[in-house]
Amino acid sequence: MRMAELSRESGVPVATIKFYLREGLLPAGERTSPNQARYSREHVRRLRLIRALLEVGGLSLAQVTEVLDAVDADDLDQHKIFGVAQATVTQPGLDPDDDSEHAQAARERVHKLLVDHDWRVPPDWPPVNALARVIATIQELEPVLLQQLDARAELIGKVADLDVELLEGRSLEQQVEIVVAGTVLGDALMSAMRRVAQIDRSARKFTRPDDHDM
Amino acid sequence: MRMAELSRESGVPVATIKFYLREGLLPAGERTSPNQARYSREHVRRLRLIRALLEVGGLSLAQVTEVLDAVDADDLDQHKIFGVAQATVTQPGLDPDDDSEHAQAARERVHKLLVDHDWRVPPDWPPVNALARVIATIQELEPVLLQQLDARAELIGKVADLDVELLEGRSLEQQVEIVVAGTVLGDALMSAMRRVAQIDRSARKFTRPDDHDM
DNA sequence: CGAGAGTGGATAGCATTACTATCCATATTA
DNA sequence: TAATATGGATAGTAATGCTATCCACTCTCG
Repeated sequence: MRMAELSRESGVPVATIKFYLREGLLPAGERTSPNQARYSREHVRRLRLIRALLEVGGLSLAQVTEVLDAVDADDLDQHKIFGVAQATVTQPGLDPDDDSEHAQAARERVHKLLVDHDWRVPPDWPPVNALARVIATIQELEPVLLQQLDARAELIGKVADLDVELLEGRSLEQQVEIVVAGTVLGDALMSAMRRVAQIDRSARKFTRPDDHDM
Repeated sequence: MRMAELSRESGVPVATIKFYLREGLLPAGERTSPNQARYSREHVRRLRLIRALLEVGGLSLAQVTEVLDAVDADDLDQHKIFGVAQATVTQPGLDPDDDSEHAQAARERVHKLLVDHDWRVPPDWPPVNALARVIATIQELEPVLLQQLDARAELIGKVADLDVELLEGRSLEQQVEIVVAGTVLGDALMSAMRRVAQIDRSARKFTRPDDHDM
């Protein structure tokens, strides 16, 4: 497969493919002569992954680069699989030097959450810190959202059960690909479904029984 | 409250506040003389909302502008509340002209999802289309993620139940604020909790019983 | 074999986004 | 009254994600 076909198959402009090659997001093709190359199915797949992470997942090019490096790494073990995918996607956490009232309350709330739900994770794990930041922000903006935090955590725990269940009986490489896609596209999927479900619930709740569509 | 204090209270640099004023994200202060103004608690709150949507919610300034316009609008009714918040946050949908195999399969899958879960929503609602796009992308990248789509939809439905439950017995203005924060920060909250829960589940599943921390 | 299109590689340019900096005339404060 | 702050206008900036152009090859097709 040459450049033109790679571009057609993937839907990515030639100039952009060259840019990704320069940036190291896409591995070079197999040389057929000093300045010609041939590309494979793998290149198409990789391009599709890049576009999916960028457009659907909303990652930056820099984050995509990190994710791809993780996918290509060969020193992974079972315990690190979620970690590498999460590391690049996790939002900045709560500033550890911030000892304001809100920050401390948020840290305590997170701690309680971990204890109550028996989530055994290192207390300084970046996603834990990111969670603390989100909670701190909600706390000072719209604290009512935190009223059902435990109910939400319960549900999210079940989502995570599904997430790890998917890995059952697969090779490490497959697991990495599933976790990467599942982390980034999984967020997009859950957000999109949530919006649809909200409309349904809102319509049910606020439509009076004598309205036409009941 | 003058500019310097507003900046201190909100943590936003003076130059940035001036920029937001120019852009219309922050309403002008109350004039005390032709070229002096005084700001209120409301300005601090608005600034915090802007920063939360930008930094935690990951919205662009343009999206923040739209969201704030929706918050300020006074022609809302019960049915539109989720719609306005969602309209600005919803990702681009599946191209309606795309009749490729994947696109059609995704549309059918979404339709089935709506029917199976009795989600009564307009089939051309933007979030429905956005969902179709996410599903199409997953379909061609890592289709195994769709195996548990129904289980996930079930859980997300319960999340949406919580979302609307929060509105019970509140004024329309309060509802708008809760929906806006709940939509944007709610996504961030769920993603952050999911990451934490994943690590917990992954550790439980892949740690052998004789390992130290069991 | 040769003409025209395609290719890899290098370099430069561009549009957008979200600020940041400077200036200045007027206000406020000490 | 002198230092400082403010509102408003204008210009500049850094990062991001491409696009465009050029060039010396190389492949393809008649």
